[in-house]
Order: sequence, then C-alpha cells, then structure tokens
Amino acid sequence: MDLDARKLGILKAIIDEYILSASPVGSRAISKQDGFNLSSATIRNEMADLEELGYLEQPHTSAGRIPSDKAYRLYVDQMMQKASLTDDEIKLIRAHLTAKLDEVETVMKQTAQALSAVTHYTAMIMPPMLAANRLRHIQLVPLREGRALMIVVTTAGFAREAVIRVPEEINTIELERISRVLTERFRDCRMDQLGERIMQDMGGELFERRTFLNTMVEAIEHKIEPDAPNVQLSGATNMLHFPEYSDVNKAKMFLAAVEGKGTLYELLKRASRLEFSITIGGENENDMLKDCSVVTATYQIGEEPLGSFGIIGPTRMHYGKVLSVLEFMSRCLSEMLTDDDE
Amino acid sequence: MDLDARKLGILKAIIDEYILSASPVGSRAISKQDGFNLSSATIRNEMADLEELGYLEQPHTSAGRIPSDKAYRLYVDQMMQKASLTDDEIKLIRAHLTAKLDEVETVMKQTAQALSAVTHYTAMIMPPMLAANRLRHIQLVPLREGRALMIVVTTAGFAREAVIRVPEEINTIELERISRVLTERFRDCRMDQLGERIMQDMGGELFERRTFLNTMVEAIEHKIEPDAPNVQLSGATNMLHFPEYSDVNKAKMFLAAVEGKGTLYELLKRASRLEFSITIGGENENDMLKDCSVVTATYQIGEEPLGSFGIIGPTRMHYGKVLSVLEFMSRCLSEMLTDDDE
DNA sequence: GTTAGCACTCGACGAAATAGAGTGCTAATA
DNA sequence: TATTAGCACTCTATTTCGTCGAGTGCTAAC
Repeated sequence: MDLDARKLGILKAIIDEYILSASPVGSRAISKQDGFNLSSATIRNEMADLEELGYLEQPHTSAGRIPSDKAYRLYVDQMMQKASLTDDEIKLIRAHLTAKLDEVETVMKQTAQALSAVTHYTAMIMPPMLAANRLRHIQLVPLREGRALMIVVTTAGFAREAVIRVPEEINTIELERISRVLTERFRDCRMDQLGERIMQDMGGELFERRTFLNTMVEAIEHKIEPDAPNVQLSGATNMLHFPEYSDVNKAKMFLAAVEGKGTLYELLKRASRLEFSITIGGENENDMLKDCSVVTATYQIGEEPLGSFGIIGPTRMHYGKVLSVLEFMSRCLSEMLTDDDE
Repeated sequence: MDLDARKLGILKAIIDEYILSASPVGSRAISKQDGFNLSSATIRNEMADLEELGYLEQPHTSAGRIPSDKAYRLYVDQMMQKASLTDDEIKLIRAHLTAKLDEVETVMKQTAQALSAVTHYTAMIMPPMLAANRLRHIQLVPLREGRALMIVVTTAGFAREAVIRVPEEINTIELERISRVLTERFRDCRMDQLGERIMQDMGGELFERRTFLNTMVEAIEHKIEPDAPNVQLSGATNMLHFPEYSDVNKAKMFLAAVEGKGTLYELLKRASRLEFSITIGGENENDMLKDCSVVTATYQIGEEPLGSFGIIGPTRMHYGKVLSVLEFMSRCLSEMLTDDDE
C-alpha cells in the first residue's frame, strides 16, 4: 500500500503539472522532466500502478492521467511545499486592508476581496460569532411611539441592534434606567449566557419590567448568531476562468451552491473549530462542491476564535500558496480586530 | 414615422412571442395567431417595414425577427399591459417578508430574495440612505483603552456604528456627558448636515473637546453614505437559465458586471430619484449591461425616499409582470419600514 | 529492472452533406 | 390597390465521416 520514493516523486510531478495545466498528464511529459532519468515506458508502468492504487484516474483510454482526491490528500498531507508570498501579493493584501476600516462589515468585505484577488479563487468569510464575546453595554433608544432601538455592544467592539416594541407605560427615562441597570448588572457576561442570566435575575429592581425584559431577551438571543448570516463572498466568477467550468452546467452548479449562503455559513462554522482545514473534493459534505476543494482558516481576538474564512477552488488547487495566504491573512485580520480600529 | 394600428399590433405580437420563446419570430408564427387574418406574406411585408423603421432586427437572412431596444421602449411606453400578481406570487412574497425582520440588513436580504424568487431574474436592493433621516441619539461606549464605539441612531430607527480613538484624558463619565450633550443639542438635525452643524457649534460646553469632536464628525460623515455600500444581490445565477446566457462568455460578462457592487450602487442611487424606472439594453450607461434591462422602484418612509431596488434581466423581459411586482414590493417594503418592526 | 518499438484506442477537429426554417420577390387575385 | 400563393434562395444547425495526434499497453530486447 505504501508508495516507494520513486512513485511518490512521480505522483508529485504529475500533480504539480496537472495543477498548472489542467489537462491530463502523459508519461512523456514526466519522463522529460529533470530529475527523472527514466523513459516514458517506465513512467507508464509506474502510472499504471498508481492508478491501480487509486491515486490516478484516466478520463479515457488514450488520455493522460489526472490525480484523484486521494492523491490530493496525500499531496496536501505529505508532499506539498508551502509557497511563501511574493512582495506583490503582500502589497496587494495590504492595499485592501489598509484603509480606516471602522466597521466589521467593511473589514469582512475587504478581506474577502483581498483573498479572491490574490488567489484568483472564490473567497468567503463569516462575520464574527458573538457567543464568546462579553457584554459591554446595552442601550435602549426610544424611537417613534411604542418602539425602541436596542443596541448591544460587546467588549470587542461589536454591536448588534434590533428594533423592539416598548409597552406604553415605559417612558424615555425608564428606558434609560433599564439600560443602565442591565449594563451594570451584566457587564462582562458572556453573550451566549446573557439571555439566560437576565431571565434568572429578573427578581431585582427590574421585576415589574419582566414582560419587557422578555422581549429584549428574545431579541438578544436572536442576534447572537444571526439567522441569515452575512457571509461575504468574493470572486465567485473567478471560477469561470478555469477550464473545469467552461461547461455552463458545471458553472451553474457551482454558483448555485455558493449563492445559497446558508451552505457556506454551515461550512465555515464547522471549520471554525480548526485553525486550518483543507477539504478535498468528495470529502465535502455538500455534493455540489464535490469537485471543489475548500481551504479555511480562523481569525480571533486574543485566544478566542471568532469565525473563519477561506477559499473555494477546483480540487486542482495551488494548495501551498493558498495555505500561506490564509495563514498571512489570519494574522492580519486578527491583528486588525485586536489592536487597531475594529 | 408613426406606426398604424396594424403595424403596432404585429410588433406587439412579435415582442410578446419573443419574450416567451427567446428565438427569432417568423412571419408564419404571427399569421397563425388569432386576431390577424393575414397571410404570412403580408406579415412579411409589414415586418420588412418595421425593420426599416428600426423596430426589428434580423440575426441573419433566413431567420425570423427579434425586437430592437427601440421596440422594447415603445412596448414599455405604450403597449405593455401590467400583469397583476397571482395569489401564489403574493403568498411567496409574504412568506419572505413575514418573519420578525428586526434588522435592516435582514429586510434588505429578504426583499432581494423574494424579488428574485418571484421574477426569476436578478434582484438588487440598496440599503437606506441616511441623508434625509434625522438624528435621534448619539452614544459613545468605551471599549478597551483608547477606543470607543460611537453609535448614531436616526429617528427612523437606523443605526450606524464606528470604532473611534479616544484621547486618554477623556474618561467614561466624560464620554457619557459628550453623548448626552450632542444628543440634546442636535436631536432632529438632518443627518447630512450633522457633521457641519457640530463643527459650527463647537464653541459651547464642548469647546475643550474639539479635536475629539473632529474625530467623531469624520466618522459620522463617513457613515452617512457608506463608501462600500452593501447592495444586496440575489439570484444572479437565475440569468444562467436564460438561453441568452448559454454562452459562457456572456455569462462571465454579466456576472462580472454584477459582482462589482459599486456599479449597482451607482445605478440604484441614480434610480432612486424616480419612483419607477425602466432602462432598456443600450440605454444603460454600463456597457456590460447593454443587453440587459434594469427596472427599479423606490422605497420610503413616509414621503421621504430612502433608497431603491429593482431587477436586472434580459431585454426580453416580462416588463408588465416585473413592474407589478416592484409596485407591490415597494408598498410592502415602505409599510414595513414605516409601521412595523424596522 | 529498464527501454525501444509498435499496434491500438479515443477524442478533437474540420470538411462535406443534409435538413429545415424563413425570407424576398413575382405574378395572380379580389 | 392591398393581399396572397408560390417558389427560388439563403443561411444555420446538425450530422456524418475521415484524419490527426496524443497517449496507452504490451512485448521483446537490453
């Protein structure tokens, strides 16, 4: 089952070549490369073996070979070299992230754009999960009759708003009081426990406001993890430049998979548990992505992972380069969120 | 130059037919329709006339005719019938807009989705412009050292945030004071004048904070009209189902035009001056949209238009249906923003 | 174990043939 | 004078067929 050094070398050469050319690799192409002093016939024999072992596939009898998912997996785990970023690439990324990015939304968008611009694949990023954030401030701003805007701010500087109904008997001053009391009492409470804590603690000075508090708690729980999460996507059309998507139906398929952002959100949420993840072709849960690879990384404030981002591309992907880019971006992004303007 | 009734009728029949079939319409197809008791030869003569007048085009000698932009313009201006919505369509729209949509973002997204689902075209919507809104509340929430979150709320219940730097000497209590003073002083000031007004009025109790106020004003002006505006897009892939986009390059073109959302923002902003607008093919400023039509409508709070939304489709579009849908959605949306949860 | 040689397979590409839709024109008709 | 039937013609789309070339697998020789 294990591959000897020569098979490994040949397989790597094939994969590298296929990643560049996107067309099946023949034995001659490999035998001509420096490093192998072997005839094409020998390579052919080895390739036949590799095919039997499941690392290569043949589109049809008289074509060259293309790597299987299994081959990419091996490649990623054992033989890939990380490609460090060029100065131009770093410049390009910095250009996207330089401006005074004072809103999360904008940071997300710029990150996605930078990623897709540098990699030429499709980039995606999920907004930060607030669960592990801590409460900093709650503010109720009265609007027209019977409504108020509730604003919840976390220590990391993220804010969520919701318009909520306010019973008639609660006036502006009372809203102010409730804001102050809640802020003081629940300051630094984890966001994912906030609702629960408020409910438990309703006996105190806010007892007579318990129905209203209920409304607030509901809105808060609804906000911690937005139900229509705003995954930012960039460069979906990049995929159309790859020969694997010159078929309109393939393209349609891919774009459909990517447009339903719920899918991507699930993907990214799952991926946010691991610092980096690479999912190759059929390893994807989503059938529509079964000839794509997904590479993700996380971003964080301090130690706490907030969310993840990544790129989607053909399985024939520049894994080495992509990983380096993600690593770099992860650092940039985390730094931005921690030190700098939000 | 003017068309007699018969030419008009024939032209309308051709357009209606072409909208359905997407393939050039021959003389026989028209002569067989009820209503015209004319042979195909007569129709042919009329069609030749219509072509000479610029209303029809012939892809090649032995094909039928297709309507020109000029024909669609005439169609839209004079002969189109509005198609009222079916119950199913209304249900579909309501289904998208029913839930407690408590955040602008969500409303935008749902609207776009409903639009693209009902029309099968590509839908877009711009977020509300705050310029004509009035200030309701300013709140500064201290974050980690040297930072605060500035939150600006308008009377319509929209909020914008920005993380800003805070000089060391300004403590929490002082931030609170500044918030209160600004809110009191500039309550109900139009958002697009707010920055200016604050600058003018700096002499009062906040004189010693003028550098900090400068920072705030900068952030405010930056926020009133976001520079990377979050145009929501939905159903971009719908276009791939239309035969006019079975060519990958056409598809690429369209998707590229639509992905750079700046373009769409400009489009929508310009369109927000008119309650409804229809732009056909070459009438579009953007060359990449020159074989698309764009139909837009506005949404408002009270009398004040806030922004616009619309759909993009092939010039061969169901204009009547689309207009009705937009009309209906415009009402829905404005109602939602005015009465109900934001 | 490696290699040269060769017959074989299969898709890509282009030329030629065919079918069919639709036209424009002419001459007949009402 | 407006309409129509008839017909030759044009152009595209589709199919068929032959050729080319890349690449293979196998065998026999090194």
